[in-house]
Amino acid sequence: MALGNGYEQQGCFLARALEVVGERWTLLILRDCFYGVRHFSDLLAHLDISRGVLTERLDALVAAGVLERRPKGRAVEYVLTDAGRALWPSIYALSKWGEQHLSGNHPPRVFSHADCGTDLDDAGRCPTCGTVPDVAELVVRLADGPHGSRRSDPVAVALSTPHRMLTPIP
Amino acid sequence: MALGNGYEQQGCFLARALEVVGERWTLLILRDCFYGVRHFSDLLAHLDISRGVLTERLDALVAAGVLERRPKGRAVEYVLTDAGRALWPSIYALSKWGEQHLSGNHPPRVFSHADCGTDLDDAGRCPTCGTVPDVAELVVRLADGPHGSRRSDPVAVALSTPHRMLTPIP
DNA sequence: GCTATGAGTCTCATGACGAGACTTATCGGG
DNA sequence: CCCGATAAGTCTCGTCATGAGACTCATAGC
Repeated sequence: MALGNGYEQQGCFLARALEVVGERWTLLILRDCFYGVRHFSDLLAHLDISRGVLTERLDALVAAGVLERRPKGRAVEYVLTDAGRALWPSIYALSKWGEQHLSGNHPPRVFSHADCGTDLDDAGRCPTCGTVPDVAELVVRLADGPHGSRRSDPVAVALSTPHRMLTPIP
Repeated sequence: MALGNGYEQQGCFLARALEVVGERWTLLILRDCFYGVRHFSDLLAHLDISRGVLTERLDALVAAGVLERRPKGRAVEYVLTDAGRALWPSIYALSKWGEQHLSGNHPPRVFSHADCGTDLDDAGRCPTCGTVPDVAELVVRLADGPHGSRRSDPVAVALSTPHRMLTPIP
């Protein structure tokens, strides 16, 4: 946060959180990590983001302990840490807000509890089980409805059918 | 979102939401609105933000239906709409994440249910009543603990003692 | 060994932001 | 009524952030 004025004078943990996840693209990167995306090139293709910015954002998330960087030969995998996973409620809440208060020419993504198949409620609870399932126990699918322009990158293709959250996308 | 590359190609409501609230300072502005801040000059002083950026952000939030602009003589009040209020769970979740996973030299803010005085749990529920109270039914206070540098702007002063959410700050 | 691939690094032009000065309209007191 | 103070902006210019695209380096597989 190098611009002339940062959030340091804000004595509040929302500001602390935004210092980590508030930069352009960061929450969308994390969204993809929740879907199981692990590779730089997949993020690049799915987000249509510049290489320099993606590198910076990933480095910052690793430095903040939100993602872990795991070299695998020439490839690198970026995986959510426990702290990273704990961001799910925030991402879910924002997505839900967007669905309910904004419009888009694309169907929403629906998250269901893998064990019982019930769709989550607005607060991320399974109404059948009465619990808030961990993100690893969710399946995401596209709701029925008119589709906008279809993306053809590997991530979009993998997510066009129901997909277990956090499961690596090949 | 005028930079060369925006979120339009992201067919997802997280992206739609971030188009509205994802810009620098926006969520902190909304945080203050939840505290009851309504005046440009109070936001300016509390956020230490440039006048031009604050104007732009407020205009964008009004255009998006998150805030309502109410002229009152020479003053203007910016008030959360219902859609704006619906952002509380997102802001609360992010703040909680910040508290639990990051460090700061300031105490966290604690939110309690005004009716029964119980502090909310991590999901924003009142454990005593078993419900998720509306933000208007919460009282915010500073937790005990060492204070960083104290701000002296009117908002910080008003929030140094327990304060009902959404209540106008004079 | 060679080619392809993955993850970056780098440059330059455009846009975002901050700092501070200035403007306009309203309010309240003398 | 006039004047000074105040609130909410508007504007300028220098610094930082981002995007687009080219290039580099290391690894993998044939």
